[in-house]
Amino acid sequence: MENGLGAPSKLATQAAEVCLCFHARKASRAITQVFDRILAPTGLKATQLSLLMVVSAREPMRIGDLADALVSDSTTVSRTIKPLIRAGLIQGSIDSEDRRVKIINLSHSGHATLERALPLWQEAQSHIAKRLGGTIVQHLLPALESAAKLGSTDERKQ
Amino acid sequence: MENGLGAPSKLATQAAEVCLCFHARKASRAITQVFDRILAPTGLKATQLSLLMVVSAREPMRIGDLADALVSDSTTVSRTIKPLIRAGLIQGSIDSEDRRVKIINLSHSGHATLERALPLWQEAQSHIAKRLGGTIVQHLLPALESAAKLGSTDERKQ
DNA sequence: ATAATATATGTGCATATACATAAGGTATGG
DNA sequence: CCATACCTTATGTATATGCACATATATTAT
Repeated sequence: MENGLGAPSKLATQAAEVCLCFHARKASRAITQVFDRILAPTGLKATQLSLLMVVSAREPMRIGDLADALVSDSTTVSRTIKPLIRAGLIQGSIDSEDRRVKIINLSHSGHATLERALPLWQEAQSHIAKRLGGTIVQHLLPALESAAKLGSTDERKQ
Repeated sequence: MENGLGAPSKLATQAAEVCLCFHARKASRAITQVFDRILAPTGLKATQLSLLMVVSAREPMRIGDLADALVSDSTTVSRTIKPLIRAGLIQGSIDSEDRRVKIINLSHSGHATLERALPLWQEAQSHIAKRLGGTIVQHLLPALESAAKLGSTDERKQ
């Protein structure tokens, strides 16, 4: 009653249909694919452009600040900035006040690359907004923002 | 006017605030973190449970079917099932009709593990639904479903 | 029947993600 | 002053993700 023949678990089937994690990840993959395709001429991936945008808005930042802003682990940020540092778009320097801290800034080149990428970002954003329709987008953005807060409000460490 | 001193690009700052890709990925990370934490006792990650749920609902499947269902690349699926095959939860066999095709099924153990994980899945799902509130969830799920369709409807191959 | 073409999956490479843990630096109590 | 606890970032390991390309198989055109 399990393999090939029997009916699939009804609960499992329903779970797949409403799972918030599954749907969030699927949607996130689809949206990222569109952004990556449109951003390809810039040499940036969608994830990297997001990083540049956040740093640009809030520099100077620490690794930990960035991790909080991205709802990501600081070990992840420590690595995801590496390709951008290697590419000369981001520079990291040790804080002279507290030498544990690495201070993150955009370089000249980083600012320039960001500005050059923004028109294509706008194109991707509009492309998706048009396909989804204004109503869905207006519901989606605030809902995503609420969901992103789950990490911080949640009893993460307990 | 760019580094450390000057004001950040206003457009870049606004872009970060409304970027659908950034917010989708951030929300997806936050939700995945909650699921992963609650699912930890099962030994499954949220991504892996999703995979089991989809296969359970639609087995037997091909790699390509799975990729379509997940809005993922087939090369990605080809790899993401490997830990599950190694763990004995999924089995893949070559289709005798068309030997290019690999047929994916859940094993006994895969079905059992899935059933054992569903209560914790339910707990994670309810946990998040409660925190978000019914209104947001009711808007979020259909919006995510629309967004997931971007990949397929889009002029992906153009 | 054989060559050209199309399709399904796998590999090489690069990035993204997170947990456990280590390494280095700071702060603090004795 | 030093031992210890704490904080910040990096590393080891494992999985997730996708593009370019390779491989194997099937289909189609000549």
